[in-house]
Amino acid sequence: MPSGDYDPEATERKWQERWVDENTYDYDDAAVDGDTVFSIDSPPPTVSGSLHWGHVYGFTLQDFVARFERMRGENVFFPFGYDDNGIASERLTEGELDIQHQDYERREFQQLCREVCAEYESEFTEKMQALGISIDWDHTYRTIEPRVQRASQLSFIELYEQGREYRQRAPAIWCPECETAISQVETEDDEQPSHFHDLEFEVTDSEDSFIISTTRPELLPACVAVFVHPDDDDNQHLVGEEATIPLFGQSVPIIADDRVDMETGSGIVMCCTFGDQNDIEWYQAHDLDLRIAIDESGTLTEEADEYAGLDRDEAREAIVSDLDDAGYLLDRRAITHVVNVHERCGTSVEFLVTEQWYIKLLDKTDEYLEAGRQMEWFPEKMFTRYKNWIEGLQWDWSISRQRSSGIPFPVWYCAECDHEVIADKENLPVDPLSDDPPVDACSECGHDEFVAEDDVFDTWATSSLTPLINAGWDWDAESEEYGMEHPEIYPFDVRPQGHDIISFWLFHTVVKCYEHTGEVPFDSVMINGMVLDENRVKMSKSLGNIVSPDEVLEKYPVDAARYWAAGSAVGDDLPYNEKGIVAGEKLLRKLWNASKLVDSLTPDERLDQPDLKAIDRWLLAEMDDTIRFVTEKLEAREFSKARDHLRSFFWHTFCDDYLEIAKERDDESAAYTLQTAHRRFLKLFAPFLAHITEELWRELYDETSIHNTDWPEPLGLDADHEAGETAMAVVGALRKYKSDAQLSLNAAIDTVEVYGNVAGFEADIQRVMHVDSLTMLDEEPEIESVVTGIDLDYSVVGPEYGSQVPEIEAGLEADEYELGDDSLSVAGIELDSEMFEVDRERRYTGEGEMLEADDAIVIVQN
RNA sequence: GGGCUCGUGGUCUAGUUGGUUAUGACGCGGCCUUUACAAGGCUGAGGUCGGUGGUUCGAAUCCGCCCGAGCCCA
Repeated sequence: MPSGDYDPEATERKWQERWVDENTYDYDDAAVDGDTVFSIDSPPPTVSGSLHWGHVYGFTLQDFVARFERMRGENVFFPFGYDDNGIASERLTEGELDIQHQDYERREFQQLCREVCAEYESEFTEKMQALGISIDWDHTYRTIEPRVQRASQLSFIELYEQGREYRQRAPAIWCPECETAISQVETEDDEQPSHFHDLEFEVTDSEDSFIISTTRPELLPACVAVFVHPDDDDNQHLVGEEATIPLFGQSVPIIADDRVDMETGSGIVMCCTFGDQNDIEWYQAHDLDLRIAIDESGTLTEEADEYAGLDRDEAREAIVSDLDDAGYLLDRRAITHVVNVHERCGTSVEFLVTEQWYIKLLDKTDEYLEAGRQMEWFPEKMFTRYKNWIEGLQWDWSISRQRSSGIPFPVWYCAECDHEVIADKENLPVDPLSDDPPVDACSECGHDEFVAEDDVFDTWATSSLTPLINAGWDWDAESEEYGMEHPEIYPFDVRPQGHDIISFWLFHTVVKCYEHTGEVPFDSVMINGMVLDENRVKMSKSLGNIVSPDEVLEKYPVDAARYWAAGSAVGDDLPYNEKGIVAGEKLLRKLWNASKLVDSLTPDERLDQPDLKAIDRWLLAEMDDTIRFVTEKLEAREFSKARDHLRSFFWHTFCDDYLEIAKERDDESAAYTLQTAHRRFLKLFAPFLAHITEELWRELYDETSIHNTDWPEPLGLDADHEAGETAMAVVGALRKYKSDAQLSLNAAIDTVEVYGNVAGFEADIQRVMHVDSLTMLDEEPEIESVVTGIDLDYSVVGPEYGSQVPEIEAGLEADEYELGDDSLSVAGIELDSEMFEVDRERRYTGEGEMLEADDAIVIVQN
């Protein structure tokens, strides 16, 4: 029996442990029918440290859905994945063990990663369980585990066999210090001192010359074009000519392009392969030559003639000095500018042409867009981001990464003819660095030596397979077909995720799964916003505004935080708000206390439905409306609307109105209604307040978990809603009367007369307000009414009279109107009764005091 | 710089198709010990809807521009 104050700390921990021990959220592995399975595919969180608010918020929203669908009879598949196959985990390992990945053999380093990650994973597990998320902990995966490596390599092979992958030499961002390609997200801006060099370029076969300012004269040997802005009138005459590069002598075209920054230097710019991102764009847009002057280690190549072999800094000094001697250097001045550096070592990056694997995207963007359209989006507006992303795609997807930790490409190349040798599907996963290729000799040239591909997949190439990993997608060597261990969960019912990863994670997942199965992997996508700080600014270390979930959850119940998380429109950003959590805590207290009262007013055994009194029918019928509303809003993932309506109905209608009356009664009808309503409230609150509802349910009603009970259906009782509303308004008016008269609420009132429809509620009003004598009036009491104004119904008057409305308003304002029986004459216009309402002040002229309660009139004599 | 989103009383929010006095909660003031809850109940004050210009009889709601915030992309 609930007694005393609610103790969330002990209660929440108890249920979190029991839910795990009792496998409360087990997916029924014997399930075969996709229609009764509700499957969730969450993007696995990166294993790189601690839990943040984004996790709490995102997973809590998913949990609302999981619990709601489970109670509606769905067999819920809610797995959990740990993403430990990323650069983040690699760094975590290096940091924890104070090592460098280059110093280890790949499998060795990966083993260390797994050991370090295991600790963080178990910490993550504990925290997720401490949030009460209803995950089935028997269904988990790690993105680096062999099963996932196998799926990733299978995916590569199938797409390769479909002809959707190709290998090409293309520019990549390169760190000359670490000697690896890196992704753009691994670079950062750094402000560094440098020099602008004004160099004189000669126009080929002409006396003409012009000036280019550059910070990187060492790139002159790589120069392949010179660009002028189309609006640059002063230099327009150069377009179409060729320029001769100082010292190196090659002739390059002079081209007009609006990507030139006219404000910097002379407004004329050289394009080198490659100095920056712009050079890459120009190289591709204008089909320019490729001149590689800097190699993997930042050393100049043969293209640089006599400077070959110098590193880029030495080369710069040497070239500048020679330019000066030859008279090409007109000026040299110190500046500071922002350069792209590798975030880890601070070395400025180069753009290098390397062999990379690509997945084709551009040829099928229409299909991928249509796939996105087939999913239901919560909220709908987020589809636009997906759409814009696809429509703006300009590159295929490069999936090669030159890193130590990651899933290897299952590929070898013939040492003689470079022919690609792909691993056998049944042998996956393989690591070409330590495993042998599946053939003894090249099928093309017969050569018997092979070079292992030492690149690994982009982590998104794996992360984009989570639906297939969850469904147990694999290749069956016997039937020679791809299949799934759990086909009933695919496509997934919902993909929950933040709006920050729509363009790459969601998009790549749709593409991959669509290509592998021919089906869109998700029926719906539920997008959550970002958690901001209390001032709506994002939390970041540099701003020092981070609030950790750990410290908050030490102070407040998890259910209170869940209540806060439910306070947002899906897709909107949510500010962290301690007051919102406090409000949740208050609701828990209210629910606990009301439950104690209900318990004291009802017998232990479940009652059969007796003949119900009017007020009981009314409460249960009102509750039906709430059930319909909450169900509808949860279906639409409008959590805050469901939460707020439910809270308001529970607090005000049930506790303030109904319970106050019911606690004065002692009859079967009241007891049945209290029990029924209370059971239903617990169920309706269960998806939100998972712990306290479980505690109350098991204490009061049943041995088994509330989370595995059925979601309530409307009872469909007939009730006089209007009389109930009016009766509650009468009680409210009498409370206000007592409050105004500074009477205590249980003070007696001599006589109350009511004019209005409160049929069936008379005894309830009388009892709860301690009225000695309550009588109903058949006729309106002696009332004098004074017209105080006319209210127009603009939705009727507006369309009808349009621009005449101001005249009508002016007439009413000036009291220049005539009121008929059901018409109004003003400004020469006759208005029908449905176009206006007369505002009256009613004055009671009899004995006692008149109160107005909605449509009812209440006369009090005391 | 581009795309998308958000901006409502001190704080967090409701306000689908434009219609009169803009919803609720937290906080604040006043009153009230009622058979759970004073961390409760009743009640009151507080906003003209980021700014600005427009469309309209009428705009928080539609359109333009500007400002601030968030995400992604450059």
